[in-house]
Amino acid sequence: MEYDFHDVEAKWQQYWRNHQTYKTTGDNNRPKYYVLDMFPYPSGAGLHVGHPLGYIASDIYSRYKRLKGFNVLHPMGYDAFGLPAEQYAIQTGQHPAITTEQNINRYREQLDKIGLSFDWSREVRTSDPSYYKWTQWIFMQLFNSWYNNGTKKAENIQALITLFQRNGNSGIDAVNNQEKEFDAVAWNNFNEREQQTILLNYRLAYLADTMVNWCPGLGTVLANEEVKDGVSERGGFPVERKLMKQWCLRITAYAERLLNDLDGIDWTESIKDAQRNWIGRSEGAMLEFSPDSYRGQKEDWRIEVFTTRPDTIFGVTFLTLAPEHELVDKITTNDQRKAIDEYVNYAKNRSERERMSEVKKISGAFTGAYAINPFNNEKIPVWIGDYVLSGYGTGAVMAVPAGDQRDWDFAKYFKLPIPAIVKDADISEGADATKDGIMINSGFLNGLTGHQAIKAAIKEIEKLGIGKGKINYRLRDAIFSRQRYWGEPFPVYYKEGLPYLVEESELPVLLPDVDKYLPTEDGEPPLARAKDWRYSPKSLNPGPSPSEKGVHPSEKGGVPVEKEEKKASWQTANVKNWEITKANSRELRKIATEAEDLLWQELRNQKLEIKFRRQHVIDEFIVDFVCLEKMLVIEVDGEIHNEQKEYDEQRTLILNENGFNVIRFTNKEVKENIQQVLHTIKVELQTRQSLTKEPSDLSEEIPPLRRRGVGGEAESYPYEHSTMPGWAGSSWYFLRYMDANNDQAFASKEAVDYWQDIDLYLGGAEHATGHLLYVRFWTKFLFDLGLIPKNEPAKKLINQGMIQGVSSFIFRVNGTNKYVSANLKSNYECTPLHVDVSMVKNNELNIAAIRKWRPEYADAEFILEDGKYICGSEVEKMSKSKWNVVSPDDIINAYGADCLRMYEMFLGPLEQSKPWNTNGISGVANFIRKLWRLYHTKEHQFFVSDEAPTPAELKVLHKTIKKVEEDVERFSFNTSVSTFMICINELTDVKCNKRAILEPLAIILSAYAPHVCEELWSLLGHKESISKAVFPKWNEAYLTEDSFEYPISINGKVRFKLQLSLNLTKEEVEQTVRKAEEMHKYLNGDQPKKVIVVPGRIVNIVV
RNA sequence: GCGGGCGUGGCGUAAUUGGUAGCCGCACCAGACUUAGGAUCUGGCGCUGAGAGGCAUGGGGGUUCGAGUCCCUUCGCCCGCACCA
Repeated sequence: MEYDFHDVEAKWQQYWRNHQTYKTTGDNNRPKYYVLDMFPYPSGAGLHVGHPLGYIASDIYSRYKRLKGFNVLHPMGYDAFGLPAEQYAIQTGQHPAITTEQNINRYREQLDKIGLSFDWSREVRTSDPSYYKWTQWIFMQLFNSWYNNGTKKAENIQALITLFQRNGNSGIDAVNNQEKEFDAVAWNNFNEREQQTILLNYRLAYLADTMVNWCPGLGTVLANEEVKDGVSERGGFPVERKLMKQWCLRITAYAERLLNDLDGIDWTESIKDAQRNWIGRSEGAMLEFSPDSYRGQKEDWRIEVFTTRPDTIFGVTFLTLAPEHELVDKITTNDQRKAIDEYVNYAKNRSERERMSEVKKISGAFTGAYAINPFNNEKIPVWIGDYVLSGYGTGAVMAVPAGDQRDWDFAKYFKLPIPAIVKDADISEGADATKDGIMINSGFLNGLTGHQAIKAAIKEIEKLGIGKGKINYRLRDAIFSRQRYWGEPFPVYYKEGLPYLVEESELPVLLPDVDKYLPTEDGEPPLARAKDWRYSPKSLNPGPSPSEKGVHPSEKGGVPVEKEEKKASWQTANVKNWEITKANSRELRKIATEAEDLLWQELRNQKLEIKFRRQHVIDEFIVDFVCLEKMLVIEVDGEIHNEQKEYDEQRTLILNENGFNVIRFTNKEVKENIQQVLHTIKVELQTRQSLTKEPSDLSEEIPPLRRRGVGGEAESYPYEHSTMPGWAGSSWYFLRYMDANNDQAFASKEAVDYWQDIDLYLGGAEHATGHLLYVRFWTKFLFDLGLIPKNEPAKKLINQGMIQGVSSFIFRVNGTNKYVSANLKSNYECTPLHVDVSMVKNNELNIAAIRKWRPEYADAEFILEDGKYICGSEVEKMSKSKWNVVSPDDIINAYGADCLRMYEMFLGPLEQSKPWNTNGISGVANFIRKLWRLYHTKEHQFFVSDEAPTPAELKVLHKTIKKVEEDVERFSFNTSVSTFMICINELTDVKCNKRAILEPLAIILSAYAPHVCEELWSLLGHKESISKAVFPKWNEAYLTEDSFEYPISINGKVRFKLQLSLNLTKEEVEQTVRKAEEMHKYLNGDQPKKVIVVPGRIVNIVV
């Protein structure tokens, strides 16, 4: 029997599964190595041969590293939230979870067949509640953090609140969008609403009115990178700009670090450059223009601009504001009002797409207002124009027509002056943006070069107090909400319009069921359809029923899990709430009623030996007075408390159950009969036993109250109805794999400390400014919180190239049912039509097959050339609609997984894009057959000899080990496949069947062709998987040569060769070559002018 | 416009520090074996030329004893960003 890959591959895949061969454990003395593939979105189309390219490469590398003694983490999972499953749900009503599950199963089946060594026990799915619980948790940390520019890291929002309480917000160097300043007194006087609103301007996750890419076709907003040429990347629907309240993540806080840290990671220059470009750092100055002279006057308005060319200020002849600029309305004069309104309206109604396609179209309007150029005190007009973007810088520019092409175009169009500011610069046909010229007409800057003038100008700007040097970034904060169903719900609810986090113990906030996956009639996201989907804060919720206790929401109906940590997380949540509640209690103290004040005075005057506290926080409640030692609560109620009655009763009940006694008095009782009230209190104090110790101060010491409650509509709050974008889950999944089944944390500290970061990350370059930027952002954030040890996710990144498809076309003669062969098509007017590539071989169409393929071809006429129908062909993206998809399943069925693996590697360099061509695969198939034969007799019996190998055989083996090792280390997988082929050819030539050669050979090849090597390994008598073997070391001794056939070149052209000993010195080689017979022919009796000897390489003779 | 990458036989590619251009494979050609096969084995295969030789790494120029590799210039293709002040 020849090698039967069907049985062998199935057998070993089963073995690996049964023995959990590739399961990774963390506690290991071996050095760690983390190899990660970008996880796929499980689409309905399944895998085509392009998808596994990266997986195969990373698998080879993982297997190689294991053989080299590393503890390798090589996991896989699914980026399972996403639009296609949801679009399918909209069309069919099928829950996206079902679609997703089916697709995942199909993916898994296909992946398994390739023989990839993933540790599936660590699989993650971003759509799984046990996973997105932690995505929500990280969001909560973002919400609870601000960015301190002083320490250059994210810090807890509590620290900021403390600063506000002490000093207000001036002097705090935070990344924020808070405009107004306030002092400590003002802060402490703000009500909660005001405080929370301000805090939102500092939080790293915040809610803001944002200009977004609204896609009506998809009913959602899209990120910039999800929009291509004015239409949505998915689905190709038009996209428009719209102002909407959205969750945003303050990624701009990290702009500088995201930029600088690129230098320390081994990623391709193109990705790093794409990120640098996206972050878009530019150095310049921020300065103000106002209608009056600056020296000491108070202006009515100021226009702030950002410029990278402060040196050109003397050339400023007008200002341009974006049409959306907030000052437009204010500064517009009555004469110009109409023109401005019309223009603003015009600009608003132009879609993104129009703006893109009309890049060079110049438009704008004059506001009627003038500002003063602070450097030369000239009066300059203020215009608006949509070439100025509202989102960048300040949304206003100082226009220097001589130095900036856009300003030049605008000036030319509206006939504004274009004064020269650089000596000898020709600005008649366009601006001169270089900085090398000498400044003229520029006051104190005259005579300087642009470079020098920039520094001088900034100095002057700062001296005048009208601005300062500034670094600006193009990067914008990331919009983090999507009006979609199939994504992570936010752990957020709204109370009086303000967002609050749910308690940590209530995570995950599960995705509710909805009747339809469409927006509601009034344009609310699909989650608004969910019935009774509201948040009831813990204090009003019944405690967990015993049956539910300890059952993870994702495991309902499954096996209950013991959770001791429950209490700990409760306390964390309470501490956070306590801060807020405490703030409230302070407020309440200030607005105390007369009766409360009276009672407070009396309680103090009574000199009771027991301490009372006023407006004190107990868990989430604020009680009027409390004696903690006796656990006695005193409430003073107003006359009208009907609305509050139920709540108060409920509260009393909970407090009672937790050991507090609650006594109530009305305001009237206190005011009219204070003695009676005090008496009642004293009696109560005497009858109650003291606690053994008084809680020293804070209510954290009070254990969380046990709850019961009534629930009810009045005390529940609406959840956030948006969901998170697709990149939320993928921004931290690499961490989850480190400890994928942990339900107490996103990953344990031990796990993150052991695995640290990704050593090798493989994936497509299309994620350059999306996923790869966000994952760096979240990594840095979690690092700031001290939760992980590294501030970059991946040390090394490789982008595998795309495998394109080769589409085949037939040519229909227009208006007929005739199809003409490719080389005859110029004789006809015809239309190319895609045909399924499986019906085409070497461009020849299988006519019988196409007649069966579709009815319209059944009795079509095919116009042949030389008896054949030749198809046209073109390289295109592999896609179902182009009928050019090649499935790995088909290849594996025909040639086996090992063959597919090696062939995909053999196609060319990993990073290069290339078209798939099944034709070449027979070379690799032959290779595997030849390999098998080395270990077998002609009669197909397994046989290896225990004889000692010859030096020639050892040389073949060791040069192969050396070359393969070098190749794998530099990710040159295509060349190592060639090396294996050479090795097998050479061993076949010498009919080598020595165990001493074939055994190590199986090991090094096993990374590439694991199935056949496992089989050979077991035939060689080994009981354990070959993946547990040790990569052989190559030995220089077997490789050294004692002589070398020198190529002898004359004037750089090789003319003949000489076999010479490698022990000869340079001089000896030169002498031998000079004397060589062949030399006469080239010398014509002369002596060579020069002889260059490169030992072991070449000899060059100059004549 | 800016940034990144690429250009080598009929095709996919190789040449790791400047040192024999075309390894390995596909396709093709010739042959062997043979109950003819999409099997296996042997040989050939950059272009040109009968041959010696000449010409060849998109084009042109340069550095060097020697350039696919380094420098300048130019053309073509692919990818990313793009009115970013």
